[in-house]
Amino acid sequence: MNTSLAITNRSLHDQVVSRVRDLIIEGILEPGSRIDEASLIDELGVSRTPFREALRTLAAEGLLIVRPSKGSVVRKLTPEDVFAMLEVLGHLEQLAGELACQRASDQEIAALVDLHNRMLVHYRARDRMPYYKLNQEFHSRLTELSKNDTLQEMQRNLQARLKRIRYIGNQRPDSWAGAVEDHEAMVSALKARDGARLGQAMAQHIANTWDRVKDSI
Amino acid sequence: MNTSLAITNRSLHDQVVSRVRDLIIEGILEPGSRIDEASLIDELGVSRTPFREALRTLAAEGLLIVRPSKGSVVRKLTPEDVFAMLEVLGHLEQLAGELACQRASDQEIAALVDLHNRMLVHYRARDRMPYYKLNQEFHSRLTELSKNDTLQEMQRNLQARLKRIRYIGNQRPDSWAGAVEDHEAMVSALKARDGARLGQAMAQHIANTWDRVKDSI
DNA sequence: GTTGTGTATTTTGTATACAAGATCAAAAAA
DNA sequence: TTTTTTGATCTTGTATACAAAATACACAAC
Repeated sequence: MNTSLAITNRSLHDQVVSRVRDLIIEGILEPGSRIDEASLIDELGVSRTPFREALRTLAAEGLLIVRPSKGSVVRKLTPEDVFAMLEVLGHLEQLAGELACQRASDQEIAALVDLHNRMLVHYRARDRMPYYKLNQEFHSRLTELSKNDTLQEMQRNLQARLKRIRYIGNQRPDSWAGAVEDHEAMVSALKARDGARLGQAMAQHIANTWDRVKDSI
Repeated sequence: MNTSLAITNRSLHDQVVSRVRDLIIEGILEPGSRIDEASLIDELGVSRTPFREALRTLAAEGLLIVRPSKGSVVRKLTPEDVFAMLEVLGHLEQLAGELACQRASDQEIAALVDLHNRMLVHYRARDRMPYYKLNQEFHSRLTELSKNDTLQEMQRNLQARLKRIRYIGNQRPDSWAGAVEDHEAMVSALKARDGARLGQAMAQHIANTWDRVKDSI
């Protein structure tokens, strides 16, 4: 757990990766659009080498596609892609829920319940953005409680790829209410350490997510 | 299904990636050892730029780790790492099995059964290497039948990371017999299109894999 | 008006050069 | 003898230059 005494000696590569990743997730670089190396390099103030290495990393993460000799494009997700990702993410989070019930400490669970309560406050105030951010964190933290690094890595990766779409999908108020209900069920199962029920609830939540987002892709 | 009319215009990058990936999987580059850029570049006959880009790709795949300013090392898997990966892989293949039963055509299933029968021939002849190769193919092909690209991608990735270890793990004859039994159960469930049973069988198979390999890490 | 061809321009792919950081070893001090 | 320091050497990180491929466009032929 290295907390941040760490000197911010992040390599240029890492900085470029997370910067460009954010540009993609936030939609500033639009899906399907070609990446203009020259102008981005210029804007970021780095040279081509670290930039291109960053592109390779992001390509491996599935956020963009490098077409040899034809430049890189921001990956555009088809409805089939999104469905496939949610299908996998649902099962991964189901597993995470089951494992969390076995492996998490009481404090860790309490912390997550607390996070959930803070989400409720934002929901009642209809503060979309802070709710959304806590929601991401909720899923990440719950996955952490599985104590399985590989699971975390894959969950994080899928979450990143889907981030845009899920944000768009939560625009309609009724679907937001549904998501909150799902979370209630999850927290209830987690408190009871009922792994099977939590797993089911998480899988169901992701399945519902598909219904919420499918029309906005 | 684009069969190979495709011009083999693979980029240098791709070639280097798969070459180095193989070197790692085959253990020629030993786990934990540092990667000597200069000599590898020399051996492969490429310049540093495509080589370093390849390192980034492989790092994102989890096969090696780049430590800023300290060079890259081949990732060394701890028993915990392997357990975590198998835990995830097991659940992914369980999902793959369930989906395959819903989505695969009769021909596709027949082809897989045929593959299984060829594996049995190698098993009876105790031809380890061809058996092992068909085994990898069996798992990949079954995952393909799920018709879920993301699932395939992640299964492929985990399979690559674990390739070495699984090969080592199948050294002992009794564990080999066990693996064959697992496969029998899987094929039987697949023939019956019993998704739940196939899923269970695949999860069980991976769980058994842990028992087979855990002492050789 | 459409299609084809050749050239100019842009963009990417690869190589190399230089700077900065890390490693290692030898010598000096404790 | 052990530890520390310093500098020499090797390795990596970044920038830039050149080559090769793809794209765009103008002009000619049908």
